[in-house]
Parts: sequence; C-alpha cells; structure tokens
Amino acid sequence: MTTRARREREKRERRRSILQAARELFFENGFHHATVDSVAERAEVSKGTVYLYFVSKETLLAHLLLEGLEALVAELASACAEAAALSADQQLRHLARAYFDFFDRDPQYFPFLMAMDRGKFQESVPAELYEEILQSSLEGLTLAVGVVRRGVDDGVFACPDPEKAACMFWAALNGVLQLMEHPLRREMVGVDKKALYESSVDTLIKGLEGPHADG
Amino acid sequence: MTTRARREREKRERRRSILQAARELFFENGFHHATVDSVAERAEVSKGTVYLYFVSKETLLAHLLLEGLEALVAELASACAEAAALSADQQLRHLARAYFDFFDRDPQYFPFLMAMDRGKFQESVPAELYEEILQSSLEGLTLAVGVVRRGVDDGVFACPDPEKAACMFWAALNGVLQLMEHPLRREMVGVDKKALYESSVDTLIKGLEGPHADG
Amino acid sequence: MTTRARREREKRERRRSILQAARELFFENGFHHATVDSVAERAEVSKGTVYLYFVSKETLLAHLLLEGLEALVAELASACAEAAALSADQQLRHLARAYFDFFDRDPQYFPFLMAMDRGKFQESVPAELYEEILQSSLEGLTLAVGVVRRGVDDGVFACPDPEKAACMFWAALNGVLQLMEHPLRREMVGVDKKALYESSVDTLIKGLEGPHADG
Amino acid sequence: MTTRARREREKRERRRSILQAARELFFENGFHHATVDSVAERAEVSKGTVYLYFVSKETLLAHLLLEGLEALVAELASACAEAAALSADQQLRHLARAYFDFFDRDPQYFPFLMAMDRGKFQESVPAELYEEILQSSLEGLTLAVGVVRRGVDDGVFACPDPEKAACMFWAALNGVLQLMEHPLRREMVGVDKKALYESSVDTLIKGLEGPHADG
DNA sequence: CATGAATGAGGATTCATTCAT
DNA sequence: AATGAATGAATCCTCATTCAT
Repeated sequence: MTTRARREREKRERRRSILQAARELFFENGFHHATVDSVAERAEVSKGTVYLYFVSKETLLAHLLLEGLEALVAELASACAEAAALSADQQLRHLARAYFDFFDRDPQYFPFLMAMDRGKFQESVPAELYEEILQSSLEGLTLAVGVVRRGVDDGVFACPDPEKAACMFWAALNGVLQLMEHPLRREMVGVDKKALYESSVDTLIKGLEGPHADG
Repeated sequence: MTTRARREREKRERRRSILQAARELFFENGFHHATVDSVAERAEVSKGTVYLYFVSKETLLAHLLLEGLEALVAELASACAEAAALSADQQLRHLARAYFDFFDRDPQYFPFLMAMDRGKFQESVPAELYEEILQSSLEGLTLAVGVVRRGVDDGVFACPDPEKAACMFWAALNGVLQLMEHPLRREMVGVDKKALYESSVDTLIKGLEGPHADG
Repeated sequence: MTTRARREREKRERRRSILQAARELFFENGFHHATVDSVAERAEVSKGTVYLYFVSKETLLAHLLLEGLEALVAELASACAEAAALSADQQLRHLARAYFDFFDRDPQYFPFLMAMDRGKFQESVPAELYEEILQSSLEGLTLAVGVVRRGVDDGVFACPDPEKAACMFWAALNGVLQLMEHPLRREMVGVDKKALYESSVDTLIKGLEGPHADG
Repeated sequence: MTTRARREREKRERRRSILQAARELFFENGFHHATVDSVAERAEVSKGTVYLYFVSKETLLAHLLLEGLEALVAELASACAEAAALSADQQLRHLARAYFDFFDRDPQYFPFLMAMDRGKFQESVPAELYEEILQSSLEGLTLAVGVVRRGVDDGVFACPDPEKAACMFWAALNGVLQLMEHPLRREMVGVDKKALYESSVDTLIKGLEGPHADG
C-alpha cells in the first residue's frame, strides 16, 4: 500500500529533521547549552516526539556522531579507491584532501568527536551504539595505515612502523583542523586554514619519505 | 603592619585553595558536572566566598586556564633558553619535549583548553580575562616561530614561511596529544603516546629540513 | 451469523487480556508506576485499543476492582449457602474462611480496594461504575449481617445490633489481612498470617456469644 | 548571640511549615497527586528550599510518618502509664482509646502509614530513616503485648500467646479505623465510627477473657 | 475496529547566584 | 570579609490521551 510507504518516508523525514535540528543547536550552543526543548522546537515537533525517536539527549549526539563518521569513512574510502592507481604518496594526499573537505563542509563534527570523550556520555548511550562509534572512528585510521603500508612496500616511504606513521599523520591533521576551528584563534594565528593544512601534508609526507623517519 | 601582611597572605592562600579545589573537581567530573557547592566544600570555604573571589563559575575556569598557560609559557621559555646554544632543530626538540612534559604532568589542561572554544564561555568571563588567555596561548607559538626563524636564518630549515611552519609544528603536536588523551582511543590505536609524539617531532623536523617544505 | 459470534468472542477475549495485563502490571509495580503503554504491550494490543475498551487508566482499575469484588461476593454467597444447615457461628466461620481464601489466592486485591479511597480516583471513573463498586463492596457485609442476625434469632449470638456486629467482624478481619499484607510487617510481627486470622475469628465469635457484647 | 538563636528557630520554623504544608497536601490529594511545587507554595518558600530541608519528596513523607508515629507512641505510652494501677483489661481499654483519639484528631496518618508499604518508597528514602519508621511502628504493638501479658499473668486474660493476641487486637482496631476512614463507606455502613470502635474493643476483650481464646 | 505516531502539560530535581546578617 | 540560607529559572524526561489513517 502507498500509505504505508508514505508513513515510512515521513518517519525517516522526521527523524532526519530532529537530527538536523540537534546538529545545528548542539553546534551553535554546545551540547550542554542546547536544550531538548529547543531541538524539538526547531525540528517543529513536540518534545515527546524527540524522545520517541531517541532515548536520550546523549543518544541524539551519538547518532549525530555515528552518522557523521559513517559519511566520513565512506568519503575516505572512495578517495582511496579513486587514487588506487597513483603512487602511495599521492594516494595519501587524496585521503588527506578528502578528510579536509569533509570537515570543511561540516565543521561541526569536529567538536562533537571530541565531546564524546567525556565520562557521562558513555553512561547515557546504549553500549552497542557507543561501540559502533568507536569502530567507525577507527576505520579512517585503518585506511591510512593501508596506504602507508603500500608506500613502504613500494619503497616510497621509509618508515619501519606503518601503523605509527599513519597515526602520526592522522593526529597532525586533526591538530591543524582543531587549531583552526576557532575563529578567534584562526585570526590570531594569521595563517590560512587550507594553506596550513596543505603545508602539513607536504611536510609530513616529505618527512616520511626519507630514511629513519619513525624509528 | 603585620596584621595587614597576614591578611594579604591569607587571602592569597584562600584564593589558591579555591582554585585548587576547582581544578581537582573540574578535572574529575568535567566542568559541567562539577558544582560550585562542591568546589566550596572541598576548598573549605562557604559558597559565598567563592563568589567573593571569582565572579562566576566560568571565571574560575578561566583563571585555571590562564594560570596553566602562564606556567606552560614559562617552562617553554626556559626550555628555549637552556637550548639557546644548540642548533635550531635541537632547540625545537627541546621545546617540543617541554611541551610534552607539561601536558604529561597535567594532562587535564588539554581538554580545558579546548572547552574554552565553546560559545557561552566567552560571555560569562570578563572580556579582559578572556583576552589575556588568548594572548598567553599565543606566546608558545611565538616562541616556536622564533626558533624556526633562526633555523631558516642558519640554513637548517628550508621553509619560506617560518610562521606557518611553527603553526604546523604546534598543531601537529597538539593533534597527537589530543588523540592520545582519551584512554579508549589510546587503547584502540595501540601505539605508545610518547613514542608517537617523538616520531612526530622527528618526522616534522625532517620534513622541515629539506627544500620546498611549505611552499 | 458465525462471523458475528466470533467477533463478539474476540472482543470479550481482547477485553479480558487487557484486564489481565493491567492486573499483573498494576500489582507488580503499583498503579502509578504502571503505564498504559506497558499494559498495551503485555496485552499484545495497541495503546489505542486499550482506550477503545476503557475510557481511562483509572477506569481500568475500577473494572479490575469490580470484577474482583463480584467474584468475592459470589464465593462468599456460595460459602454461606454451603453452610446453610450449620449453626450461625459455624456459618460465620465458613464465611470468614472463604474471605481469607479469596485474598490469599489474590492478595493483590487488598491494596487496590484501599487505593480506591483516594480522591482523584472518583473523578476519573464514570460515576455509575463507581457506584457499582461501592454496592458490590457492601454485599459482602450484607451477607455477614444476615448470618449474625440468624445467630441472634437462634440465640447463638447475644448482640443487640447485628449490623454493627457484622461490621466489626468484617473490619477486624480486614485489619488482619492488611497488617499481614506487607512482607516487612509480616516479618516484624513474627506471627503466622493464617494463624492470626483464625485466632481473630475465634476470639470475635467468642466475644459475640456471651451477653452484653456490643451494648 | 541572639542572632544565632533566632536563626536556629527560624530554621526549625521553616522546616515545620514545609512539613505542615506537605501533610495537608498529601492528605488532600494523595501523595502522588501532590506536587513539590504545591508544597513549596503552600509553605511559602521556594521549591529549592524544600530540597534544602528534605532530600526528596518521599523523604518528606517519611518524616511525616516518623513524626506521627513518635507522637502516637508517646501518647500510647502515657496512656499505659496512667492506667498502670488498673486491671489489665482496663489498661487495654485505655490504650485503645488513646489510639482512637490519635487518629480521630489526625486522621491523615492512617492512609500514610499504608502508603509506606509500596515499593518505590524504600528506594527513595535514606535507609536509616526507613529503619526508624519501622521501629517506631512496632513500639505501639510492643506496648499492647506488655499489657496482654500482664493480663495473662493476673489471670484476667486466658490466651496462651500474648503476642498473637495483641496483634489481633491491634489489627482489628486498625481495620475499624480504616473501614470508617472513607466518608462514602462510612455513610454506606450506617454505623457510628466511635460506637463501632468501642464495640470492637468490648467484643475483643470479652473474647480474650474466656478460655481457649487463641489456641 | 484497530493502530501507533504525536502530543504537551506536567513533574521532580539541580544549581549558579544573591544577599541579609 | 565571610557566611550559608534562600531562590527560582532551567532541564531532562514521562505518560495519559487523542486522532488521522
């Protein structure tokens, strides 16, 4: 029946709009300062409806995170695939660019990924969901490890421990994104975000190419 | 008068103990889950007294931050000075190590430095104090810029924009510290924090040494 | 039509299953802590259906009560009939035993009979239904009055006011049941429920037999 | 200092007024339908103040109960003492009358004593307080046991188990009070509360006097 | 008849902040 | 200066009830 299909669609629609409202508000005011009331209001549903779709405020955040991470991983994987034919260092550049593009398009995710660390979060979110998030957040790293490993095999990179090298790479890029996240800090620093990011990629890759890089 | 001197000392003493109590509690439970009541109780003063010394809960955090940053800058400066006679790359290593040591000793600062970015924080803290914090947080960078610049002058580093290079360096190290902050993530990643940090320093310095590093 | 008959049966069936689910849940968690959702779920119907059969949560309770009371009255009446040939005091014992057996089998009714007293209950239940419940709850007493009256006529009991005597009897037994209802209290008191009940019956009957019992 | 003394008095005063407001509202609307807001309003304090004095709504009820029970026990003890010189049966009558007077004056306690039985109550009340309440609620019974035992020793009562007899007595009186508590039931029954109570006392004492009473 | 998604008025509790003493 | 009692707005969450399909 069409009715049923439409119902399903409306439900998904509503779920999306709640998630979207939460994304906006959590980002604008920070998770703690956003209220479930305001989420409901912006999503144009009642407060009860929010709880119909998500068991708690924290769970709302968790879904936001998971959704974001899954999208990110998908984009990273596709970037890797596209660059499969290129040299390892070019592939790594592709990966880094995809990473950048993602957070450039959706800068909100960054602070959220960090918010997840705090204690109370784990308690208020179904364990299963939490597990999924951690899994997802590892997948990006796994991709990078693969590329570095290939680079080592191909003689492009000279690092004894590809896993550590990938971590380093990943961490450094996160650092740049985080640093440039805050408008004030961006202004203070007086360097362009994208330019800084690309310099970092170049420097790191250059650092990985020579011998004894990560003893 | 001695009385006056004693009074002054007691006041400083009390201020310190409030700050100390706040530090402990904010770190243990996170800023939002710590209450002013609990701070007062642990500092063994009344709640009113807390407000006598600090205009708001956020201001308490701001002072904690400022205090921490000042200590950090002092340590960095001293590390720089100690290494003044060494080559620029060695000096940068010294700086990086001092940075690491600081956060290794007081790992709690890290999350707070990040918390500062959030919206409501700025509103609840005297603008002047906020400004001071930003200033302080830039001073570390300034130190690094100086070292890089000297390295360029000495022909050790080959980067056209020392400021950008220093930023990159700093951001990358922050990224490592942040990544390894969370116990779960540390476990997932399976790499030692200090080793990862040192590899990053090595890789970055190596990257800075060659030509066309940060075009 | 067979269809019609089946429909009727299904409706009764469904009604029963809702009532049964409510009984279980109200008893397990107390009326206030049980939710209509949980009743619907356990009865395997939708929440809307519950409201199709019962106008409110309170009405659900009222029907439970009424149903229980009707069953009780039936059992009491049958106990009376069975003992019709015996002496009045023996008949009264039979009645008391039937009363005990009923609450021993379904101890949950007791607290609910009491819950009914509370204010909001009357407002949320159709007046007619409420009236029926009160009527039913009186019928047991009427039975007891009849037996006592017969006892007076036969010279077995010596009380000028059979109605009052029956009330007294009834109230006393209720008191025992109520006292022994709570596990903690039962433990504290350190007396067996059935033994206490039977002693009460004996003592009361003995008290009714002599002269000047309820002046 | 006078100031301090006055402060203390005011605190006690406020505590009392909150307790009093709670008593009224819990009784008028039932515990579940009374709100902490309404308690605060009637006590003419803010909601926060209520929580300053009592850790939870349930604790408020617990204190009401404890206070009531302690007053009751005190009155029962004093009734016993006054009647120390009289025969055991007269002393028991005194005790019963004091019991009646208490609930006649403060009929609210009765429903509360019962409310305590429900599950969630125990969880929301400090264990220590709960224990105290149970203790208190036993003391009345202990008094009755003492009197009955003396009656047995004096040859006035002929019951092998004074403890059971006292329970029975107590339970029966509770039953009468409970039955007559509800206005509607009182009307239905058509018997005067006090008269019914006194008849019960007479009948029970008479029942205890003869032989084989509670074999 | 039956469904179950949506509602939204409450409810208990917390806590930063004030202020009379 | 120091106290700590009082405040009350704010917050998350619940759940009986309705109603379009």
